[in-house]
Amino acid sequence: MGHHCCSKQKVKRGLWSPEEDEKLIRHITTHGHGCWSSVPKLAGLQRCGKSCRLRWINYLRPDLKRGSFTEQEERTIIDVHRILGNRWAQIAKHLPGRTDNEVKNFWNSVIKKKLISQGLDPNTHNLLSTQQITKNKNYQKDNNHSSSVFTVDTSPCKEILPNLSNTFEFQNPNLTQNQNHLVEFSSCSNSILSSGFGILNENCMWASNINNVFEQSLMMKSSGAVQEDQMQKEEQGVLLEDQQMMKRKLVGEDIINDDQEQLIYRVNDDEQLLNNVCDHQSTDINNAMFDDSSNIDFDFMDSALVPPAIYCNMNSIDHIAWDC
DNA sequence: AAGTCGTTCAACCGCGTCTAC
DNA sequence: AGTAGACGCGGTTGAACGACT
Repeated sequence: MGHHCCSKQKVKRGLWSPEEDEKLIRHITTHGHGCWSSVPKLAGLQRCGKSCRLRWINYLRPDLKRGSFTEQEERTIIDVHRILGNRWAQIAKHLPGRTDNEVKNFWNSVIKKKLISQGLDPNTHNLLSTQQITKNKNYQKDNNHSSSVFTVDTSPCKEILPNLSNTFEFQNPNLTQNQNHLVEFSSCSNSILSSGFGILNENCMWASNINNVFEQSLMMKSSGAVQEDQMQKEEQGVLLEDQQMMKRKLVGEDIINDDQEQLIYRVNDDEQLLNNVCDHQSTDINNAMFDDSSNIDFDFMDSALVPPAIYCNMNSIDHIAWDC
């Protein structure tokens, strides 16, 4: 049974031959694809239009980047996936030259396993639950992997908080002692510290790509049409008023402060924001609140920023987030 | 050398959405 | 407003390949 768009045609299925590729490339480069359902006939192919479209988008179009994913691309995928979930097409838009199919396959074959081996749930990016950990233990046992202790390189924080120790080690209490193999975030492909960080109290730190969260928190609150408009503006380098306001609030003018959480943010590649953070750390940051009149989705901010990657000193905040 | 198993990734399937009529 | 065709997306499948026995 073929697709409804080409059910009357006799269509070939399976892998494409070089001859078929050549026919498709020649047709599209000279005429464009137009209506995909008419492409097979015009290009002289015994294929369904849908199959032609897929072959072109995923394999033949000239702007595709071939070869292995770079570490930066891997970090981007993890960052965006944490926010968007399995929206492969949206994730692929952040990776020029990569297709949704490619990103999806890379996620399923590589990244997913890495996150699991680091004690993270690949769906939620939270730490794995006890049951999941048990499953993971079996996985690790079977596959000779383990990673219950995380060593976090704090060097990116030094300019802000020079008294921080050089590294923190965080152990998931759900994992056993005999699994204490170290995972160094600075050397592994985990996205977290590469893209920014925050600090909760003195000895507890988390990290996230704050820029993505800003963008997504705005989008989550917006209607579809407005989202599209925002994305277009972002692509054009227009920083939306809400985003500017949000960043100001987070980095200097109105930093959240309660007994448990003092949030200080740094955003890579944004010196102004970094300066704001540095300027602000010696000042009093009491009683700041977000109002609800902006377009920022605070529930989303909360879920996107805090739970996925809280790595803390277990002496000060025992067992936080390990079981979430 | 042959067989088995696990992994990767191109391609397919089915469904939801969009658009033109 | 309803319908059909086209498109786009995410999940799944299976061929190809390499590692291992």
